[in-house]
Amino acid sequence: MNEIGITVKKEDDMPEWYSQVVLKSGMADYSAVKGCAVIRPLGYAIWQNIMDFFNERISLMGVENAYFPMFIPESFFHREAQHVDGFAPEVAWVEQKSDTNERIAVRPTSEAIMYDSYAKWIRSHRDLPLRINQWCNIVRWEVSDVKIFLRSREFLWQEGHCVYATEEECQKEVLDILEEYRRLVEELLAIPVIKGEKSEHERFPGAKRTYTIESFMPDGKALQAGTSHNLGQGFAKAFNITFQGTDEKDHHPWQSSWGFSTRLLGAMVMQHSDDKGLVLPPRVAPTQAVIIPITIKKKPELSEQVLTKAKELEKQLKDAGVRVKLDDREEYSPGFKYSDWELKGVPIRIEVGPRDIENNQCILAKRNDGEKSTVNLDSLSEKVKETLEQIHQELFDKAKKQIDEKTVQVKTYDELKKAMEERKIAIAHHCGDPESEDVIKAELGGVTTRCRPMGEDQADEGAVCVHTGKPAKYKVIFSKNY
RNA sequence: GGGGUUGUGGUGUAGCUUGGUCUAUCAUCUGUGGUUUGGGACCAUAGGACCCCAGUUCAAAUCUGGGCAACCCCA
Repeated sequence: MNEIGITVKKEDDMPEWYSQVVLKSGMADYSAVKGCAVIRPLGYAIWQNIMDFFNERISLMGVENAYFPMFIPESFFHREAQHVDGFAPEVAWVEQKSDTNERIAVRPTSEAIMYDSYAKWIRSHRDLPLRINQWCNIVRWEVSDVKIFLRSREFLWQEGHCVYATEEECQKEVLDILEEYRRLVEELLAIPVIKGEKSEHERFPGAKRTYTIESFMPDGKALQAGTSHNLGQGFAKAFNITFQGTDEKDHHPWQSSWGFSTRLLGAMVMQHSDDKGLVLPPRVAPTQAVIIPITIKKKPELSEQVLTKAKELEKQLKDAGVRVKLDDREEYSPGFKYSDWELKGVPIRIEVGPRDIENNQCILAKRNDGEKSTVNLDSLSEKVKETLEQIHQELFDKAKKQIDEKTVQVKTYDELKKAMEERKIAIAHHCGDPESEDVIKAELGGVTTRCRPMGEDQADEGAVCVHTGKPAKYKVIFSKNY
């Protein structure tokens, strides 16, 4: 086995396979600081495509981008009690004294620093709603088990922080954002998700309600792809945010916050990639198609003809809006290039050689399933665009099928235990007690309630809790998680 | 937080048990020259490594202790 490609199989050793795909495809690399990775141009280009897509969506909702400092005075954290408890263990502190003799935190999330400003900016109901998003880096000093993209000490994310006059408006947009997250992850990254509400136990520290989109990886573990929180009025009270209403009285507004991170890149890799390397969903792929010219040195005039044709096709595809690349490197054989681009995950490969030109055709190969077809050059652009959409759908359908096959309904604790040992996703009734969730987590090795699936979270009539046997309140999804 | 495994050129490795021509193996890689090119081409030639610190010893890649790092399992 050579060392350029992936040397383990996805199903044999997923952790090793994952890091090989991420490193060898050129998405990311380790750095000198534990838990902090370098996002290389390929990985960053994907992130940029995600940012572009999402920026367009939220600007339609009236959300504006801004930037707040990465340093937060310690006292700000203490204003909201649950918030400080929730994040304290993983905050990185700057021990050097600030001008006010106070320790300074590197942001693990920005509620504290942003809401201090919000308190200054919001005076009247006319200032609401206030909708701000920021793209930034975040530091959470994880102690163990760091993994590129999935759990790192520094990561990139977006965090939206909105303020509303009424609860109804706030709750509505919390759910609107959740829908935007579903759209982003399913329609851009081809990863199927389940929308749900987190239990009290799994809520964001300080939030009134937390909603999530959960994805499920091929090994049966859940991965939280994005969360949208209804913060209620707790932060407004803690940070002294008030507005004068039309009734000429002061009120505390309602707030939301919502975020997703570069973890999505990790989810994308795990969901779709294979033993040959990265498989990129076409809509985020920085390069959607690569053209490999087949040249023959002995016949320079023929090679020249092939290269000319290849350049022509490149332009044609570019004009049609396809992100295309021509690989005219002379020092590598076509076979090497095939493998190289497969490792890098490019969705479509186009081969053009002398025989093809004679017949006004080319070979089109799909990265996701290796399927090759012969395409007439006159209809190439159309065919490529069509195939990109087809690949997106195939990736999504395949992932969806995997999830459906792994999902089981369980009624007893033994069934739940067995399902978790088999790395399944279990749907069961639960009483909703936080203590019960703690016991399950301890007894079943990290198993948590992922969420109450939206629209179908109410317990059946007379159903009992899978764990405590008490009357059930909710239907919940259980699984191990990343 | 607990346990285990592993650190050798850019990358993957052999050597470590039993210390000694190790002046460190092989492949890939990088540079140069030439022949090649429809699934990771070949020849010639050059380049490049024992994680760090201390100890044992006539002698350490190899043994001991500590540190650092990576990976895996469990909480």
